[in-house]
Amino acid sequence: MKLTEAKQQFISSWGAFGTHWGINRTMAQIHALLLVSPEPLTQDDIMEELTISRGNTNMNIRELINWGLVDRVLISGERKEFFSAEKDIWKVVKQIVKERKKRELEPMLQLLDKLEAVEGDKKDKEVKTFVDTISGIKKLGRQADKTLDTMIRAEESWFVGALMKVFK
Amino acid sequence: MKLTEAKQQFISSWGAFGTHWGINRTMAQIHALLLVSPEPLTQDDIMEELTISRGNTNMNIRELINWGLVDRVLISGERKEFFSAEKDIWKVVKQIVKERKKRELEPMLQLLDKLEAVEGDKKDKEVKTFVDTISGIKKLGRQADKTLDTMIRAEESWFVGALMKVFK
DNA sequence: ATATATTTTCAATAATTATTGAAATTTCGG
DNA sequence: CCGAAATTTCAATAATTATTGAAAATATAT
Repeated sequence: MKLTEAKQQFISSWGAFGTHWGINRTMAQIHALLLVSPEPLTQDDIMEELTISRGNTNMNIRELINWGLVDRVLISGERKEFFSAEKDIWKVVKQIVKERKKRELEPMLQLLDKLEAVEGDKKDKEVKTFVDTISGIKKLGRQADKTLDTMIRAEESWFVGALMKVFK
Repeated sequence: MKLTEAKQQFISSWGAFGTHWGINRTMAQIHALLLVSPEPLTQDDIMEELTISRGNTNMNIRELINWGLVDRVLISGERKEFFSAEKDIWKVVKQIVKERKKRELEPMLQLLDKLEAVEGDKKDKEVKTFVDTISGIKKLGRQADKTLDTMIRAEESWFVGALMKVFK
C-alpha cells in the first residue's frame, strides 16, 4: 500500500472511530492528519487535505486545542499560524481521559450524591432498588475516578500493564 | 427529593451521559429505567414511563439485548414479554467493555497492522512519521486489549465485592 | 494609518440520526 | 385452525448535529 492511500485510510478510520466515542468526525480526522504529519500544518493545508471549509476547519482546530491535543506553533518568518499534534500516544490518551473525567465523570458523581439522598422508606422496594443502584454506580464511579487519577499521573504507558495486577 | 423526581433525573442524566459515549439517548434511558425498577417491565410500561413510541421502544430494547445488558424475562401466566436489566454494575461495565472491544478496538488493531506495512523508504520523513505514529498507537492498543481481557475475566471489581452481594 | 492577510463567527443549509406510527408478522390461548 | 394480542418492521418525518461560506473582527507589514 502506498503512503497516500494508507494515510487516507487512517484518517478516515480514525474519524469513524471518533464518532463512536462522542467526538465529531472532522475533529478526529484533523487530529489524525496532524498525527501523521511530520511538520506542523496551516489551516489551509488542512482544508485542502481534507476538503473541508475554512469555518469547519477553524472550529475543530480550536476544539482540539481546548482538548489539549493540538498546539499552535509559531514559525518565524511565517505570518500564518501552524498546528501540530502531540505524537506521544500515551500523552494523548492521558489528556483525553483527563478531560472526559472532568467533563463527564465528575459531574455524574456529583449528581449521584444528590440522588442517593432521596426521601422515602428504605423498606419500600422501589426506594431500595433506586438507592442500591445509585450507590452501586457511585461506588464504581468513585473507584474509577481514583484509578484514572493514578493513570493520569503515570509517566509511562506501561502502567496500563501494571493495572492488570489490580484485577487479579 | 422525591423518588419520582430522582428517578426522572437519573434517567435523563443517564441518557445524556450515553450520548457522549456513542449510545443513543433512548437506549440509555431505557437502560436507566430498568436499572432502577425492582420488577421487570413490559414494552408498554417503558413506553408509558418514557413517553416514547412502540417502535422506538422495541428497537432499543432489542439493541440492549444485543449488548447483553437487558434480558427477556418470562413471567408465568403473562402473555406479554417482560424485560429486566442486569443490576450488578460491575457486570454491566464488563459487558460494555467486552462489546466495544470486539466492535471497535479489534477491527482498529487489524487495520493498523495493515497500515504499518506501508511501502516506502523509512528514511523519508513522511513515511517515518506515519509508521512511527501507527506503531505507537498499535502498541498502546494491544496493551489495552490485553488489559481489558484480564478485566473482563475478573470475577468482581476489586472493591465492590461486598456490595455486589447486596444486589444478589 | 492603511491596506492586506489571516482568523473567527454565525446564520443558513445540508447531512445525519432518531422517532413515529401504522401495517405486516408472529405468537398463543381457546 | 381462528382470532386477538403482542411484537417487529420500516418508510415517512422530525429532531439533532455538522458544515458551509460570506461577513466581521483581528493581526501585521509597510
